[in-house]
Amino acid sequence: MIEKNYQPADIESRMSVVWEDSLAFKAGRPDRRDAVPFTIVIPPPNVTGSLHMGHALNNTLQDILCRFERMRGRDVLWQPGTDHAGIATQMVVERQLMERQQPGRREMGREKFLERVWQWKAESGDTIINQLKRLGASCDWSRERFTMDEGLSKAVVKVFVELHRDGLIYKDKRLVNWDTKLLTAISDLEVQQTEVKGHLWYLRYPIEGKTFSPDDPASFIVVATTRPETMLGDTGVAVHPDDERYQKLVGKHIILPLVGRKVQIVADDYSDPEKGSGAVKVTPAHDFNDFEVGKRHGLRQISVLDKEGCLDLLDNEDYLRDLPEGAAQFAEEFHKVDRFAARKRIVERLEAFGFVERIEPHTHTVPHGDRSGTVIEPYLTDQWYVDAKTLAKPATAAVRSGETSFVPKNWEKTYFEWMENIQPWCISRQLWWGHQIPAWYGPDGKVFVAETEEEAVSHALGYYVEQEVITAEQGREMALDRNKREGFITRDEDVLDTWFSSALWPFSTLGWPDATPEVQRYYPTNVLVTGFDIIFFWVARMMMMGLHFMKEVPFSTIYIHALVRDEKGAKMSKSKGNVIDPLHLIDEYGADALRFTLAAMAAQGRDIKLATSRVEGYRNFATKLWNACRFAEMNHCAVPDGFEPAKAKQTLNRWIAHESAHTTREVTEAIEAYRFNDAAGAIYRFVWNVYCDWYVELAKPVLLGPDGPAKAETRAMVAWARDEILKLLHPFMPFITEELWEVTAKREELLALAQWPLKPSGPTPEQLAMLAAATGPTESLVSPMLVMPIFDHADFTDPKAEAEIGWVIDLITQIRSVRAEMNIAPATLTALVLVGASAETKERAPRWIDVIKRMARLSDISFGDRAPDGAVQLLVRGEVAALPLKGVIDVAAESARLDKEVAKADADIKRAESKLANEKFVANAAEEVVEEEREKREAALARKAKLLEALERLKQAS
RNA sequence: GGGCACGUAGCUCAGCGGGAGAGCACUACCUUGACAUGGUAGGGGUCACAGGUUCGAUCCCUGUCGUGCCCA
Repeated sequence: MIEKNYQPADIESRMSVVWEDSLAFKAGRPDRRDAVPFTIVIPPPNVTGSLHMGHALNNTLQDILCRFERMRGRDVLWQPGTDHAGIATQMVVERQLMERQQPGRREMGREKFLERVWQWKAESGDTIINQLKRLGASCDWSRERFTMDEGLSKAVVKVFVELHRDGLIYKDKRLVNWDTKLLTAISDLEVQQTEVKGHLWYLRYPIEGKTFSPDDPASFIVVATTRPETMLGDTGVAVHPDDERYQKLVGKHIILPLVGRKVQIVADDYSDPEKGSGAVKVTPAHDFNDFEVGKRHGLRQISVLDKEGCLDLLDNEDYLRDLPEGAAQFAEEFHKVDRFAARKRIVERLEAFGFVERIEPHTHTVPHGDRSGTVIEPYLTDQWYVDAKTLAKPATAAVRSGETSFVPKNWEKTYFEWMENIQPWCISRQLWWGHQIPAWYGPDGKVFVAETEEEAVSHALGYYVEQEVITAEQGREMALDRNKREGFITRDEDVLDTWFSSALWPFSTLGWPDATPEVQRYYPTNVLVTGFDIIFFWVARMMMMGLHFMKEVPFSTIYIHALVRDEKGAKMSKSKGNVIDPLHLIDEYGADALRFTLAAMAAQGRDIKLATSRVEGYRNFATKLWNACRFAEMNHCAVPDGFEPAKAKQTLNRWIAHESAHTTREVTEAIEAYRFNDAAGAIYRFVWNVYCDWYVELAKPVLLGPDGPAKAETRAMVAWARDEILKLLHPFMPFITEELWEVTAKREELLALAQWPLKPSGPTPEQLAMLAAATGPTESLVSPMLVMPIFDHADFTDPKAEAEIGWVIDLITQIRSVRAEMNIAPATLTALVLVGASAETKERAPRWIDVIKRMARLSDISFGDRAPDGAVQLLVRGEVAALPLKGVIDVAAESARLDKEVAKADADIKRAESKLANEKFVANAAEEVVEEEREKREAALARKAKLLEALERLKQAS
């Protein structure tokens, strides 16, 4: 029994339990052992996170695909899990400690702190998972993974060790993006370039051997800079080799103001003669470009900042080397001054001595940390790098060859561009929460990379014995006794970038490096569904790692979906306060309504501007479906055993089967092509505008009439079409459809596992080829007949039924329209005369009298040779239908109405004739287009003739 | 500076080489036996602008203006 009112919350909580208890989403179900697998790995949400609109969209689309393929009989694995999210999680826990006024992480120590993070993960890691369940995500929850699980950690270590062994991971001292707040290096991708209004300072650098005077341009060279405080680390001044102004100065030196360091003037292309003064200061230790210039000219690298971004001058040997007397005093004065304070004070000092020529306002881009928001400092440190350039080559080739393709295609260009200009990937982070790097250092700093400490120790001892640093005897003792080697080798403190472990996600979650059956069966995965914002962070790196370690692409299709924005198109952000919480929408309208909205708006290549009014609209859609099912129930509609819709006798029933098959095709093909909006649109129209608006209405007289074969068949068909709807709609609205499936009939299985509306009759060769291409060669072992039944649409196609119902619909619609136009009250029933009806109409009409009377509010239907006097005359599919309304209608108004119709027909005739009169059109246009024009002209001419006759009669009568 | 999108009804968006569509909003009417979270009918658009290709352009090309995003 269907409840009177649709209450999403009740249904959703109940259905979640039903699915969970029945293990409906479990991969590798025994009954699907021979089915083709379909695999999607979830983009793992941050373990600390909570569901936002992006997740809702992302997971709705994945769920549509998974439910669709599951209903098509495939063995679906939707692999769920969460990401440890290094920096983000560490920040959350640290903030929590601060708020509770508990000891900070440094006070706690690494071990205690990590315990604390694990505790936090245990407490709150389920939040996001439960929220995904509320959305209806049909993941195999029994296989949930976490990037810091034992198994996944094992994969991480193995990958690190192997890449290191192959020279694809290495340690290097170079400039990194340093976050002075989080005190860690970050990768290029975690840096956000933001436009900032700053200044350009023009500084005078005195030329060596000349007496500096601000009034004597020959005594100095002017350099322009946006970061005057870094001048303390200057080790060069660069001018363009072709810049005539400075040619004489190349090779000479300047004396760095305030510092006194002797600095060479070099010629380098990097200096742009058009910009600033044409001369630039070179600070190799604090600027990426300067680093390169410095390398080319052998300039020293002097770091003048510490990890926190304060000047670091005292005891800084690099800084103090070769400085004149008195430099120490300056160093003492500025030591540990924050970089921004230092900027101000150094400029003041320079100004005091006449070293500042001028200051211009200047807008430029400044790097900021995406997590901390602080200004990123290029900083010279030792870090671990992945040779991304080498790994990128096969990853690029795989997309070029089409082994993996992006949907929509235009993202491939973005991917190529980045891959072709890829920089070494800095993977070490000075954090605690994450995978600790499996590298150990000997007493002389030599690195030993190994999967375990024992292995590293044995390598190290072997090495140092060989180097005669220790004796063989000492080596043996140290190997046997932990205490004896205490402090001999120490592990690298750093952890890996979070994205390092997520790069392995498509195979680490399946059990790799162990040779599990899951790796065998579910890799490579079929499709990755994600947002464009992580193409570089994640997609590209999965491609690299997947190809390197598995020798196969991790997925054959990458579906890139849009960003969800607010109604006005602004990015949702907490600071803007325009965040729409998907959970609130679920509470208010139901998960099904939210899901349907997102699917309906997920047009390829376009962002989603979400308006709650849309969600409300689709909630109404769910209600509509609910009530339609109630109607079917009230009328005792059920599908009898052995019912064959193709054998239906009633025109109306044949028609709905025809329409239903058409919709099945539309929905299926749209999902296959990732056109989620088209699929949603097709099922929406079918449910509301076909099934509810017409089929149910047209069926009412039969259902309410006397029992008999027609009524029995109609009852069966109402229920059959309802079931088709429930199936087609299930991927989009799983909760309400599963509920209605359950309550409307006794079912052998869950809707989630029911057969998608397809009639098995064998795939076409074309479809077989597509299947083989999409799923890879391994599956050719499986009978395609078994796994991919293809619907033969011809079974239900019935143009005759379509024409007949089309006529009924047209007739009713036109009568309604003219009644509204004439302001005839709904309570007033009118008669209808079918004038000069054809044999076909005479044959058809009796079948529809009840329906037409009811829906068009008629008192009576009759046939006649001519329209009664003073009747409104409608032209329905070439024949006149007259409503005798003498005395009710205004003859002048009716005549005007007909004139308007004639004018329309005239316009159509004119348009068609002008085209047909154009020789070039007839010569060049496709034959069917020309033919179509001819038909249009004929139809319009016939319509006009009938309308003129109608007008004539009207005149005669009045 | 380089790249990618996008400007279609009041709003949010589909569509696309052969007569402009949806949802919401709006107007009028209707509590008809599934549904007022509903029904019926209706109003509303030089498809940003200017050129070009074509028998034919909202659609393809070029440019302009405007908006957004990514990369330097």
